[in-house]
Amino acid sequence: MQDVVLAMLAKEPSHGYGLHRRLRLALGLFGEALKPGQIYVTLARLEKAGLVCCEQSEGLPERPDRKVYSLTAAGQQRVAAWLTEVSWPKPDLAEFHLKLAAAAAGQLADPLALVEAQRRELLRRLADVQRSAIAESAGSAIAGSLVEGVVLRLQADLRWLEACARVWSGSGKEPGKS
Amino acid sequence: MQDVVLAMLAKEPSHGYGLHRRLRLALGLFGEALKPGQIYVTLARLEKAGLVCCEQSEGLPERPDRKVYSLTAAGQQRVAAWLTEVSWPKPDLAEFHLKLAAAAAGQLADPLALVEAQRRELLRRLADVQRSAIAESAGSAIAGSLVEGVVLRLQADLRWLEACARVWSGSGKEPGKS
DNA sequence: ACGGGCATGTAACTGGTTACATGATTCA
DNA sequence: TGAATCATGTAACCAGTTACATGCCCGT
Repeated sequence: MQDVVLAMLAKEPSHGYGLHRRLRLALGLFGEALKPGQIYVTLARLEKAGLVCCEQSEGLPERPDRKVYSLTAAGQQRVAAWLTEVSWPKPDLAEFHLKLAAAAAGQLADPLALVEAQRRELLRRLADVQRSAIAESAGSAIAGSLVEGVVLRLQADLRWLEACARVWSGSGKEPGKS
Repeated sequence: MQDVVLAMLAKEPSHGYGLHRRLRLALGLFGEALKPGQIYVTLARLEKAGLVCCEQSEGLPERPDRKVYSLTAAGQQRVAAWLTEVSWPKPDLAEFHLKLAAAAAGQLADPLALVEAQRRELLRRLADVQRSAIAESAGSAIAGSLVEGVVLRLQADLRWLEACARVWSGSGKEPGKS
């Protein structure tokens, strides 16, 4: 969540409610549950951590209560770290999805490269699990069942990453429609 | 975590470290990361919530510091609720895996029935997502990519549930080897 | 005038995670 | 004797989540 908010701010500074809108848009169906309050909690914590700073709606005194947040240097560093960080499996697909969106929208990184990196990591994990599954299958079949579930999910994720590569090829440019 | 601990206590009361051992055993490879401290934190919170109670190693004064925990009535109720609760997708497969194991090991419920219930729920979700995906695919392809990932994971979970049904058929009885 | 969306926050709860401290037992 | 394992806990931190309070602006 924190990283996601930071990444959105990296693309373009905005105020809390704006972030809420952008996030819901980026998540489509799955963003509906998102409550605005959460954003402010996150922003406050990020500010306390010195990753973002805000200023009262600069220039126009249109409405006094409108804090525009932007990244500090530390914040930009953290975004960069988040983008390059590879780790799989993720409990939540949305995180990587937003990472791709942020990378493309902000020209911060090449989406295809990110996908490739995650794909490599995922394959590594898959090999790990399958290797150790053999050593374990000597044990109980019930523990083996869990391993099978993990493998199936990893394979599904793998196919998803390939789909991502298709969608984001011709990247950096149009983040847009259809 | 709390529910898992409760379920293990439902099968058989034990002390913290014993739970730790049993949990690691039930999780095989994935239990290695589990730290004993966590168990005690969980137990303390469960006790504060009135779901478990403990007594100093009854009978033998073998070792004075050995608290055996067992369920209260409220605790048993909660375990029953947990077992019948259906919800999918789960971020973590291990939870359902442990639920099956607990149900079978403690004769608390029929594993196959649990699998079937989850399967139905999963299919419902899948239909939901696919239906609303159509309405959404009019929007951006990038949001659609997330939907595709979710669908792929759900299908993987579906196949896993079928595998679970295979493994746990002839249930209630042998939770054991091979 | 009033309801609904915009906009901002705060206080509190929950639960996972860690780091740390303590001490007993066992075995080489 | 000393290391490993058994065994129990506590204090603290972090993050997600909720419920709530506030107030503005706009359309009907």
